[in-house]
Amino acid sequence: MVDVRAAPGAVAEQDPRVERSRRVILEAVLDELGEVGYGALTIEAVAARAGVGKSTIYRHWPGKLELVEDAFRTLKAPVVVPDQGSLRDRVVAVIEQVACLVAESTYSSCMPALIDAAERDPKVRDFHSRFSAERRAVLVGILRDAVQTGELPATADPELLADALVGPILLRRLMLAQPVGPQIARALVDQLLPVRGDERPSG
Amino acid sequence: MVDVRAAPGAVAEQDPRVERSRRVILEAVLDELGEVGYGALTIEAVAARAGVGKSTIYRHWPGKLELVEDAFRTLKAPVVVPDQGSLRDRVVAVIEQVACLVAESTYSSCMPALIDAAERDPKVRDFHSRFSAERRAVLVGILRDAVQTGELPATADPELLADALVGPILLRRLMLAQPVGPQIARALVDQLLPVRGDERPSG
DNA sequence: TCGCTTCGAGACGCTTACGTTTCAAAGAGA
DNA sequence: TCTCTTTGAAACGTAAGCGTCTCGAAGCGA
Repeated sequence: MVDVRAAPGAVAEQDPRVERSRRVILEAVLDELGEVGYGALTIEAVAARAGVGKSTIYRHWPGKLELVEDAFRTLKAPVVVPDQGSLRDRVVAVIEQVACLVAESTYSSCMPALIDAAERDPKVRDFHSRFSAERRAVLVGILRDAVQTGELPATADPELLADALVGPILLRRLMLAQPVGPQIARALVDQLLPVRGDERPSG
Repeated sequence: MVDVRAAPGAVAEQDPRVERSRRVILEAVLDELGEVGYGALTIEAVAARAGVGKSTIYRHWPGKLELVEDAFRTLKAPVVVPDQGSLRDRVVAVIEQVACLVAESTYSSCMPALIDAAERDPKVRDFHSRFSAERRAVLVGILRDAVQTGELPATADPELLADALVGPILLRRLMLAQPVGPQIARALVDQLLPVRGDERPSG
């Protein structure tokens, strides 16, 4: 047993075998979630897919819920904001990233399972809404700044506008089973972003 | 609470016991789907909830998938378009109905299960996208007419605009776990619908 | 009333997954 | 090298759900 008290604040030195086990197991969980969803996920299937013994899983997690929570926590969906360019260009860049993420990524394939799990368990719901809000905040921030600088009219509601820019992507992915590509970003911005005279879309 | 369940189909000359069994079973399936989702749904639980023998279920459906498909098919989510009023008023009315539906209804509570099931099975996916498209078509129709009559500018894309009006409602319901009320309808319309001079929102 | 159908209940053998336990092998680290 | 930890595999008893079957009760309609 590693003495955890030895180095307060620092991450305790870990046996590399533990880290390796964690990694392959959590990867297997995400794969499994994408394939069978949350309700049908079993520990045995995860163990088989990860190529580890069941006991290794039960050594590190008390049960399915905690395992899935941990797996979701490893999901990353970073959105980078270009620090220069017009308002329009920056928004397009962000929406393009979101579209690509929703179109194809580990996150994308887990999205239905995540939505389903969030509906059943408060802890997953909490994680999921925070996770989504992170990405939303980036876009809201850009739009809010634009209102302050006058690039957008004062009547613009940054949050509603952000949701209107991203919502259609989710709608098409989750409800209409339509493919979404990055090209939707420009279409959305052209259609929804209020323009101020000289800022009209170039083509 | 919007009643979203179908009226009994009134199929001709059947033993009323059969019809009654179908009804209570399919209702139980929808309840069960709302509670545990698709992956964790079991025939035994459905039978118990419906107060019916397992054998009665297996008499009428070959398995879980067909049972769930049939249950989904009983979902109704009608959207009524007021035949008069301004473009703005008609769109607000439709969005309000969508918001209420998404906020609370049998459909709403089954939505995560539906999304999850659609991801796993092509038949459910097909049903779900058609089902969603029906509602979308209503809104697209209104907007398309408005473009033709000149109430909306020719640059307006009816499909994208419809998705932008409805998308935020889904986004908040499914990703952000935020409550959505009918008042979002007017906010969305005011924010997104291009206005032509005298059609400015009244307040 | 009476024959026919559908019903609920529950037993059935079977399969899958649960969560625990044991144990020998292999890796880590000193 | 040598000790300690972690591992994968497998067996364990238990529980739940599968899909099938039988049977007596009850509802149906003529």
